[in-house]
Amino acid sequence: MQDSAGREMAAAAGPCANIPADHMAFIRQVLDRVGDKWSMLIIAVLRDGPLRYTDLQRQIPGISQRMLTHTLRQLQDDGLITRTAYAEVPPRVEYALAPLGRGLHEIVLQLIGWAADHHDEIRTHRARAGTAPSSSRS
Amino acid sequence: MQDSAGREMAAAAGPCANIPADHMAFIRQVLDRVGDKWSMLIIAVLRDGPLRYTDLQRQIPGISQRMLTHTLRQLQDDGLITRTAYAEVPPRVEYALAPLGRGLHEIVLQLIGWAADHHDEIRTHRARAGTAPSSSRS
DNA sequence: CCGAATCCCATAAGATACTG
DNA sequence: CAGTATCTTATGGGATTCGG
Repeated sequence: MQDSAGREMAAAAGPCANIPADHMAFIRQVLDRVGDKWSMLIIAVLRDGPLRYTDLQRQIPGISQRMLTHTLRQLQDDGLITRTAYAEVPPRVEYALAPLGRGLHEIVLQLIGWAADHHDEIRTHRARAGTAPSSSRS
Repeated sequence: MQDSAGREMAAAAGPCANIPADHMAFIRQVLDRVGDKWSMLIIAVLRDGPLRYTDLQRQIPGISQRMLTHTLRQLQDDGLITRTAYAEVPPRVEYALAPLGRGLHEIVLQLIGWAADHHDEIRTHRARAGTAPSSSRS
């Protein structure tokens, strides 16, 4: 690994080591889908069981109907959640985690755990970045 | 699954059971930050060691300079990565995972692993959703 | 030359009034 | 109750340009 162009090699040889170029494509696809602002939150919130549209809206403060509907539809299309509509007089629609979504859910939980453990560190760093003009930032 | 997540797991009684409202706030903040289109990808790609600006651009096909710079700066401000600029004749800037980012990196790896394991299932579902006009969609 | 900022446009997200 | 329509705003991407 230490030849003349050692530094370049690090990037080019063992390169992308665990992330082969052909995997890059669907990693991006999956990350684009589940890694957006709301998908993970919806998946996290669905862990206790099926929820109705309004319940989701209540439990995820700040989401708009537009985004709720949109994200639910995407997750449904991807097979991560299921949608069950009951043709009753007061219309009732329940969303639940599909088996596929349950696997992702565990990872989301870890992410949330990580967020819980480190959010104050992040906040500290973020604050310092704003108040520390000493470094290389204009 | 670690205790960090386990803490949330424990209670499942009422509404918002495992995700107390006060936690919701920073969960959203962290998810907003790392859950965008590129942050995770950058973190994933940095696992092999420091990378230069152009290397990142090469290893993350599709990212624009604008977004690369922007996302790098955010990650840097949050203390997830470090930026080292060498005032050399051919300018060289290296980005590396900071300790904080390394923790997140492991979770990102799991997400990528999950993506690798299930991307074809997702694709199947996605395709079916597109070709199955029979169900409850408009 | 490499790293990054700026301008301009396309698209996605947000708010909310409205409908089946 | 669940979701759509529509308007506005924020964000992302491409090309170009500046700076070291």
